[in-house]
Amino acid sequence: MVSKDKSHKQRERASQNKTVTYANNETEAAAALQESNIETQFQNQIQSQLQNQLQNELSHTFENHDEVEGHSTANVNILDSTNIDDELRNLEQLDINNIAKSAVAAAAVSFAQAATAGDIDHAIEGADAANDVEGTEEEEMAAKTGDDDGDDTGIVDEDEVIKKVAKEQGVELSADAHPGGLDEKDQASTDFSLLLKGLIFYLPVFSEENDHMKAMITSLGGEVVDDGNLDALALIPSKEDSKPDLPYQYLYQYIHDTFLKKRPLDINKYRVGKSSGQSLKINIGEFPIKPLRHEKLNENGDAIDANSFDFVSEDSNLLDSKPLSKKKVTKKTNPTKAKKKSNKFTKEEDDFILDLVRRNPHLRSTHTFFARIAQLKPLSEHTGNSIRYRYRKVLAPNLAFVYKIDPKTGKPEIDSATNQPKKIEDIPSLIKSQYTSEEDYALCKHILLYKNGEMIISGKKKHEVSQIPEAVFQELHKLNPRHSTMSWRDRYRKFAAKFGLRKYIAYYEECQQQDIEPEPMKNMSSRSDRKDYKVDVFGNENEERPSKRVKLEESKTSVKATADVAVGDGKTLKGSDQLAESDTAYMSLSKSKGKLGTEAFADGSLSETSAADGALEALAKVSAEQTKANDISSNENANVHDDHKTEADTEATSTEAVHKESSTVSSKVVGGVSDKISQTVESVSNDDGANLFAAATEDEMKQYDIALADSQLEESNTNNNKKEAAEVISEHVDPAISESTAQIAEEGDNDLELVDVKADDGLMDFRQLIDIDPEPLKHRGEIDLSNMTSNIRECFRNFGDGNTPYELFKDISDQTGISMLWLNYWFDCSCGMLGTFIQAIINYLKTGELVMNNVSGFWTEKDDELLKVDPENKDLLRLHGKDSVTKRKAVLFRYV
DNA sequence: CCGCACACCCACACACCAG
DNA sequence: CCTGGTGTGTGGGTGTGCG
Repeated sequence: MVSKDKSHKQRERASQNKTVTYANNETEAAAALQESNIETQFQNQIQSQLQNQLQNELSHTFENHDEVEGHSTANVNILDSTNIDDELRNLEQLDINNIAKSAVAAAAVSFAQAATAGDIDHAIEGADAANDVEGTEEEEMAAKTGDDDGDDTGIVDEDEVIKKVAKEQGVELSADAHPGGLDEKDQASTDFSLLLKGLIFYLPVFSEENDHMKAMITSLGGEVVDDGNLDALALIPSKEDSKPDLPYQYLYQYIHDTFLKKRPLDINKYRVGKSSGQSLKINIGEFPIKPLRHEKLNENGDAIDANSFDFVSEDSNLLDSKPLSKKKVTKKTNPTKAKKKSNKFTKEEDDFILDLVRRNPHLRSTHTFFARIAQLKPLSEHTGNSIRYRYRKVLAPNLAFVYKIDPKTGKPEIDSATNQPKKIEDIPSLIKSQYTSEEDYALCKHILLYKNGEMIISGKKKHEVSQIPEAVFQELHKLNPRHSTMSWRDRYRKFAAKFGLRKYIAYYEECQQQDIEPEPMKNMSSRSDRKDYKVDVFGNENEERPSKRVKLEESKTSVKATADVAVGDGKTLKGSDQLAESDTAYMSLSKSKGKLGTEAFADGSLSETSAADGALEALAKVSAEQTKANDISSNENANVHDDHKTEADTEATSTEAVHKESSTVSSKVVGGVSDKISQTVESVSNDDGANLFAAATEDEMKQYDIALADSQLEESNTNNNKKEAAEVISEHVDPAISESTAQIAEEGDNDLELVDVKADDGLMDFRQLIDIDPEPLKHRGEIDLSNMTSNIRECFRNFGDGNTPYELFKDISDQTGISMLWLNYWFDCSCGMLGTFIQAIINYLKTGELVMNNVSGFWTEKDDELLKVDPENKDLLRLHGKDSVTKRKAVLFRYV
């Protein structure tokens, strides 16, 4: 259907029929365009995939120059693959060649811009044709619009065309004004009229200078087109105007200088910007089918009909403007046309799509490709989306083979014997490769290896220590060229580092042991961490986007706010900790749902801490609170809390109580299920994959919950009065609880800066720490304890969505001056339990003790040693509880 | 009322760039 | 140079309206 945007646009603009007819002229057009270029970065990207990260854009960038002239050499092989962009550009070029050359440069430009041209032949007829077309078509056709990105090509109607012409003429008159812009400006120029010969430019940026520029270019023998086709060099007034969505751009100065110096200059000296992946080269070749309903167009080249089905102006957007990104690129049939009854794909269309896909196998998943081919006449009745869907759902299974693409030319290779394209059944890779679990594992291993080997003690500053040189990623790339160096780096930055190297390794190995298919890291997306996705700590949901897939989570979030408050209010004393943790939890929760799932998963099954896990711990409490609150009455949160306290906790701190409670809740809910880890893993594995770690559906959530809860169950059963708590809470539990189970936090190296002092078991090394940083706080004796304590609590409270533990540490550190390393250390020792963590901080402030001895939940080095030697040590069990011991063991034993 | 065509979504692979 | 912040559009979907 017609995209609203577009039809609207169309109406607003006068008609500019920048369309191209493919119908009967396909062969010619294809032939003419045969020599297409590989110039964009996008192309390079693809190419590098195809050729093992072959070369960079530079080597290709100017191929097009040659090719510009090589058009005529195009062969007419059936397989002539051609490039949509080229084709467009070529057509325009034809226009220009035939019109602009006739000394009416301005008119030519206008013509090209407004350019209609049902088909090439007609287009070539010149300015008259242009006028004709406009006169006839535009109104009644509400034809396609031209560029709409503000460049000067957006001419639309006849009047404007005229204006434009006049304007250009005017400009010519003023050309002298330009430095060096003597008088040669115009066509009369002779000597240097070849300086820019063969070069095609376009001016994507609107500037008053444009007209002048065009005149100069023309006078120098160059050509100006209005569209950023591949062969056209983008000219921009200044560096500041550089458009990120364009391939290389060149400064106006190049023209000025050429004009001035009257000798060929190296245009590269004027190059700015980077190539971007916008102009994608698509091999289309000769159409295998005829457009079913546009026969007449073929016959008479009638521009009116042609308009609807040829490339439409969006094409130019695709090429040279950003608007594309926001607007749907979908191609639409003319809105003014009567709606056709059925738009089902015909066999021919299907074949055509398949053929195109075979010519461009690596593009078969992209939106852009389909958007572009939707502009081809045979498919013009469908949107890119639709074609894409059609391909993916229906046609893809039939894609038994694709054409072999010559990596050099990017085009199908022709079998000289048969004059047919060479087929291969090996479907090539896509442009981007998804990371597999193996790759993630390799990455983690690799980085860890590096860390273990390279860094260490020494007096290095922490931030230095944590750096991973690019060479490390280069190596990875060498080992596995499926991903570029930068991609590996990014994967590390955004996933592995966040998730935790050891954690992932452990997970992976665990899966292997259990003979389960491990999943790659997921849902660590920075997006969910971004400020704009943030939900503030006080529960005011802001613009977090209501996504259908988030429904579940969303509803929970709002409830949570209530629970949160309740928690804060209900607690006393230790309640401050509690409060902080509630906030944290809330923050956590409001994060991308998937993230919670992820960490819950990781933690639950592997018992290793991750930074965010601390928050999860708190979340657990909130969830529990919330659940309870829901069960009872939504406006009696306070009461609920009281209930909790009374029943669930007596001995433990409120924090623990709640914690316990949530575990219990989970346990209860879980009932008889009993596998834990494997169970967890399974439930995960059963997931459909895409949103594996995300809370995709309620069912999945539940499944998830159960598994997690179950693992929690075992861990918590030594701990206190779980029975009572369980009874209290019993009944139903909503999926939110699942997150509660995520709390198990232990030890993670997700913090880049802090990881480095961690020993092989993933824990901070106490002695090393003392070496590096003997005193967590320089002037501990001089502090205002209560003030600082409240500052710290404030930090916890402000620990909002999108924050990493690192940020929490940082915040605390900024507020108090306490060493980040030590904060991290205490966090480790606390197994990620925020309550214990805070306790440790405050304990240090009060007493100066670096560790808390004999405090439940706080693992000293001695404890760790003891545990290593005697995993069943009774004292430890008594002190920390089975839950904590289990988790600690996991940290100590599993992660080396 | 079902299936298809089309719209829309979103995590993230990969990249660019400023500090 | 690194490196973290961030843009972009792919890749793999899901939602929805209409015939």
